[in-house]
Amino acid sequence: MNPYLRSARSATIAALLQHERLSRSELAEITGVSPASITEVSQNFLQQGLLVELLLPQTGKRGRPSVQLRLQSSHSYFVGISISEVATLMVVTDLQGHILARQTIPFCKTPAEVTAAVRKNYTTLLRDAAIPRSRVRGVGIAVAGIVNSDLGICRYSAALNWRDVPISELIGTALKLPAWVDNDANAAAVGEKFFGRARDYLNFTSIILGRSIGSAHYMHGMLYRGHDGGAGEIGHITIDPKGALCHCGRNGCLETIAGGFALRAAAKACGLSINGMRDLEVLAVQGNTEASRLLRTAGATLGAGIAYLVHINNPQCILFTDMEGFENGVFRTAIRQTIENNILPRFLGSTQILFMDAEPGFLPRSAASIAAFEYLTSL
Amino acid sequence: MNPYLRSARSATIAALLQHERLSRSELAEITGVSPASITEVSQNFLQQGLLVELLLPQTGKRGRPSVQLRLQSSHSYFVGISISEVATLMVVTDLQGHILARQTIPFCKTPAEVTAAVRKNYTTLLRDAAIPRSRVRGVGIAVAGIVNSDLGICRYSAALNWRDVPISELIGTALKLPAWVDNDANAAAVGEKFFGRARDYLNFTSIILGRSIGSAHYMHGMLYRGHDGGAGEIGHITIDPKGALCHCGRNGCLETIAGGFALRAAAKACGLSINGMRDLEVLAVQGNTEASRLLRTAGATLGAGIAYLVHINNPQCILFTDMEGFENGVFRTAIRQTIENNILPRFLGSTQILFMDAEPGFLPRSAASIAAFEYLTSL
DNA sequence: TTTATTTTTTTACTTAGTAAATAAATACGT
DNA sequence: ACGTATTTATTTACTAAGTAAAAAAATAAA
Repeated sequence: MNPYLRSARSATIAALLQHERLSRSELAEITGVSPASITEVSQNFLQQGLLVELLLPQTGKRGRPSVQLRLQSSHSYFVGISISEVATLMVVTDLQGHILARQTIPFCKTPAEVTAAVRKNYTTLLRDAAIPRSRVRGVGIAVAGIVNSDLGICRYSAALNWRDVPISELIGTALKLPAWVDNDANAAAVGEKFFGRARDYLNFTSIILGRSIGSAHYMHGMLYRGHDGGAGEIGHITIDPKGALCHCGRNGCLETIAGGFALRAAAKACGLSINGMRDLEVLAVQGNTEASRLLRTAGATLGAGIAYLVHINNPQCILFTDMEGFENGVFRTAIRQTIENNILPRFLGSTQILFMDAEPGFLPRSAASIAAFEYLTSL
Repeated sequence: MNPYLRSARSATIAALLQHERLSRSELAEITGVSPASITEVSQNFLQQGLLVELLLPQTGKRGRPSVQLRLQSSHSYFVGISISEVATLMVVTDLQGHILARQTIPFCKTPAEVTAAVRKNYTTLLRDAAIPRSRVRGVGIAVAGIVNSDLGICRYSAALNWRDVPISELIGTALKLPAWVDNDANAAAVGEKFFGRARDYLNFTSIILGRSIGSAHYMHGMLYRGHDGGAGEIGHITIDPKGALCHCGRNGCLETIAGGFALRAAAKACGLSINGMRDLEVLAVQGNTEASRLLRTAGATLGAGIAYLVHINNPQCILFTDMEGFENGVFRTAIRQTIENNILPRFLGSTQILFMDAEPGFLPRSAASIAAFEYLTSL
């Protein structure tokens, strides 16, 4: 089990986030906590309204019938905000990560403008979702940039042109809520762990395929930030020292070959007119060799990088989140094949590779999961 | 602090392993444990003889003088065994990782032979070190191969031609000691963390430069084994799919270019007659272009792999252990330069790169540290 | 000598859990 | 229809591991 979720209380919540509905005896079984403690803890949570008992049809089994418990989604709500150079997206979710309302705020230049816009939209958001302010437990913020999450500060964001912005305090004060901030890749990993496809994995890597390429790791069941908060910069491993200039200032970074921004530019340079990556994939299928080459090179390059990662970290799962609309096609196939061709046989069977199409609310929902994580583990 | 060292008892030991001698108030400060607990814990340990009070000259400060505490090295001894295709090395160490006696056992074919030889040499070892059997708390075993450390089994070792050998039970029974086993790279990392240069690091990677290339990570202050126990296989990342055949069955693995075995073979193929890597380095300094090229290519290739690792995991330190006698020269320089030239500026200042010459007892001492870790954290 | 200061210990209490006995609620066999 | 087996949940009595705050100990300086 996750070392951070080792208390009876947290283990109970974690188990119910994973399994939806469980009886007390199942909870004891799963968490390894004694039945006595489960009784005590669940009583407490029932009183708080965080848990509810379900009155299920009898199963026809012998013995005292078990009573199923589940989390009461309406007990707690969380605000999630993702801030990027395109727009600021804002959602409110329930305890289980369901989005109840959303707002899109056009790009704001300054932190103050973002804060003001967020404050204004918060009321609308709550009204749309029909949620009482009192049940909102916190706000999570995902920023495209380098974040010190302990201090709640965005250290640097090229996309937003921010430096040392105490965004967590700004927004926390504005909404009168506890606030946490992280970079978007970390937020995504937390979201997948709590609400998404990675709930069962103790060790996994989440890769975000967007304009750039981000990643984050769960290790020992916890988010691994690295020494400096810099873990997951796989987008900037050097593939070709003489390659194209990356916005990071170096040359030939992985994302200059496989990032959405770079692919778009490369397509344009080839005279291909595309709106999104789907178009490029369609062209490739139609036999356009340029499109095909771009996608295959991108996939093979990324796949090789992931193969390194598999050897180094041996994750149970690599979870790709596709924010660019590649969908299933040349790119994903190239990624998967390159990984499979470049890892030791012992890793072939034990490394899951999953691709997901990101829904529009993905990032802000992930941001909300940070607040959910912090709130729930503090109970 | 290390989550595994969160109890007052373990935190106390950890602090004293790091800082040698500390007063109770300093211990409270460092560990974050209340003075009351420190008193209680240290009393307990003093009774057991694990700690001793030092009567230091007065410092001339005001107030009640503090009493320094330190670990009593002679309280506990550990046996360390490293098993490879060359020889089985055996040491006994004290609580602080000092080697008190050592034995070299010629290569044994079968697990049974190893066990018998180990049993025979154990008595000699204890006599040489003048240690009472009763103070030996356990034995750690480092195996060149794939190990399931939970089960105490060597899953597979090409070098030893072993498959599913319950080596921990065999040796544990033979020596009548609690026994633990791990692969040699993991053992080395544990050794560096407990007894070596990595005591202060929560997140670091240890790279073993030997006949092959192994590595292991500490993350969140604990050894990270990966999903399958396969983390750290950096020696087998594919550098050149058309490269030389690796003993793992694939082509162009990193260690076919930068491993000691491969370098020796390559040198021979170039007509260079060398005894060890030191000779190759000397040839390079003397202007031999072949030697120079081999070492530079090897260093650059390894360095590039490490640069990937830095981006992916952002360790605080990369600790190279040189088992081949390169010492300072072309190889290390190439490694360091390639790393520095291929990582983001933000990592340049925050990633320590250390090279260490492995003394002869390095591996068995590392093995002993596994037993020390297990024993001390169980107190 | 008295007082201030610093370190350590003691006391009384809290928190978070457990094992084992007990109670509750059902199905089954006769 | 009724006792019995069975399974689930709760209660009781206890333990382990810590804490805060008061007290004690041991010194230097006034």
